[in-house]
Amino acid sequence: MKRSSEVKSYNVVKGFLNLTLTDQVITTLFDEIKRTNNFGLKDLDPLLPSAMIEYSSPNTNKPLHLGHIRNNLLGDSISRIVKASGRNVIQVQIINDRGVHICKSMWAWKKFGDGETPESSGLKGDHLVGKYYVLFDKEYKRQINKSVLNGTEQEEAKKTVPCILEVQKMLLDWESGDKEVVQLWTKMNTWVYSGFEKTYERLGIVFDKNYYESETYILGKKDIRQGLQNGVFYRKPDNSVWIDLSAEGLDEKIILRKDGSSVYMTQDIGTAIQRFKDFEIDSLTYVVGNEQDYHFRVLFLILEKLGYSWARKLSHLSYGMVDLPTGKMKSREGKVVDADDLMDEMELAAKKMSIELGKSQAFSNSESEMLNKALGHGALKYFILKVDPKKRMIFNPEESIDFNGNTGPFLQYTHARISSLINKKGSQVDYDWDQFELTEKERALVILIAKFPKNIQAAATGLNPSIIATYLYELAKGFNSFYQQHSVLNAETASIAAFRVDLCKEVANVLNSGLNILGINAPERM
RNA sequence: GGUUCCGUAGCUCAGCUGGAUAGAGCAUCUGCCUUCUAAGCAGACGGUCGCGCGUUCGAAUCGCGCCGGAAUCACCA
Repeated sequence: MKRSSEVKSYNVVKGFLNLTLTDQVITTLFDEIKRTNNFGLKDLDPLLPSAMIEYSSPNTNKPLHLGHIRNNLLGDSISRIVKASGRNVIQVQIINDRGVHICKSMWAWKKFGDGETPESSGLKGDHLVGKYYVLFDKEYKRQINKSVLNGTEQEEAKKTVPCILEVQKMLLDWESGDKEVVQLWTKMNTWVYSGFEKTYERLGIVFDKNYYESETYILGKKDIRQGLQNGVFYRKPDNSVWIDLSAEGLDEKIILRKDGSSVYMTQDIGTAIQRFKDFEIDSLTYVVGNEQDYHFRVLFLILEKLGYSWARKLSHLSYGMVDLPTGKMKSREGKVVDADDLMDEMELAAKKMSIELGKSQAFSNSESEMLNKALGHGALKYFILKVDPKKRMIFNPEESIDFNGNTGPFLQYTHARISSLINKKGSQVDYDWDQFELTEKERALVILIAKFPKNIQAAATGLNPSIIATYLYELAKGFNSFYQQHSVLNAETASIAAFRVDLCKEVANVLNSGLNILGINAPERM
């Protein structure tokens, strides 16, 4: 063992054999890192099939809230992770623009709106429509209470109160193409889309294709018919169509109502099949909350039974809800952390912080504004993404999101310090590995950098951006510890200085790439 | 009731393909800015890893049983 060229020394502690690698192993590793462009990121491989990722999938009756932010950030980040592993990614959302929920907003707008528009009110379109959704709920509750006072049972009242009946009529009118209803529906949806667009833009989120439920809800019926012929499904005496999954440990599930109309599952079957026709993809990942775990288990099983070879390549990135200390967020009751408000607050917090630290004078107004965005959003995104997606999060609006410690701005700060250091360096000399020995911290850093690709791989297969977040934090910690102890530009010799500059560069590269994968900007100065 | 997920320091979280004295951040306390950005670094304090049994040389990690929390088991989406 002593003769091995890779082991410098060893010792034995409590039955553990500890080997210390020779500098040569480390320097070889570092040479390779240096040689590789965009270390850790694979170039797009045109031979690999594309991956489709569905996320966001909002309803068009209310603005986005913190729960949507988690969904969007996970979807966006996992898309970037899969891209970094060399595959083309097609990002899609399905917009739930059809159904009673939007009719509720429409009904309330007709009743109370008095022609209000985003222009006349100065409200962002999605917020305006959301306002009427809340108004509907108030009126609905008022009518239920009134009905109960008149002696109707609560459950009965919920179904028979005038406003809900009118809403249901609206949905039927919409389905039959009633001109006036469709016009209103189009108008209000357009408001919502323009609002969503702004929020997505702020979040830095893009889609390659939008699917609209108003178009996809008719899909699937044809496939059900085929499944009936193949014996995958069966028909009950009342004419409804079912699948029996009891052999798989699940229940029977309805696929078509007795009147032949679709349920959620029907259109999801049809939409999945449609997507594999629309694009040359070999996998499809749904970013949807864990409340739908059961639904996706059933969906994937059905598609497999229908004989689609790609059914095994479907996956569900199931994430936990974001709840408030008081419980679930409820748009209807206005108990939500609004996405736009939260981003405003984060930008403001970043601004306060930089003024407090006396850093704001160094920047022009427009620079400051960009920085506040980068840092505020960085804090928010990292806060969300560092947590294992599976876990339920409780967000307390009273406690602001941190900018110190294990946070986005800490990683951004580390990157900015390195960037400014590199900008200060003079001419660089060549160095030879035999001119100096590596220190403990330097060795540790090289090893940390080298772990980047494996972490990307793990994050991609596990559909888990938090792996990247945790890794970047360790790297930044490792760097700061090194940086505190070692002089870079004024190192003992010019060779050492040159090596350390290179080392810093590689750390900055990985931080930059890694933050990028999380959708976070890495400014050069802050 | 069935199924799935979660339970680690006061709080927020890593660690979970079994391995050394269980790690970070926040909060509290102590040091470090006349040299590369102190949004940083070094340190102190703080833990029956929900409880019990089992498998194993060895369990936060695997299995079983409890307890606590969440979700789901809709002809809602």
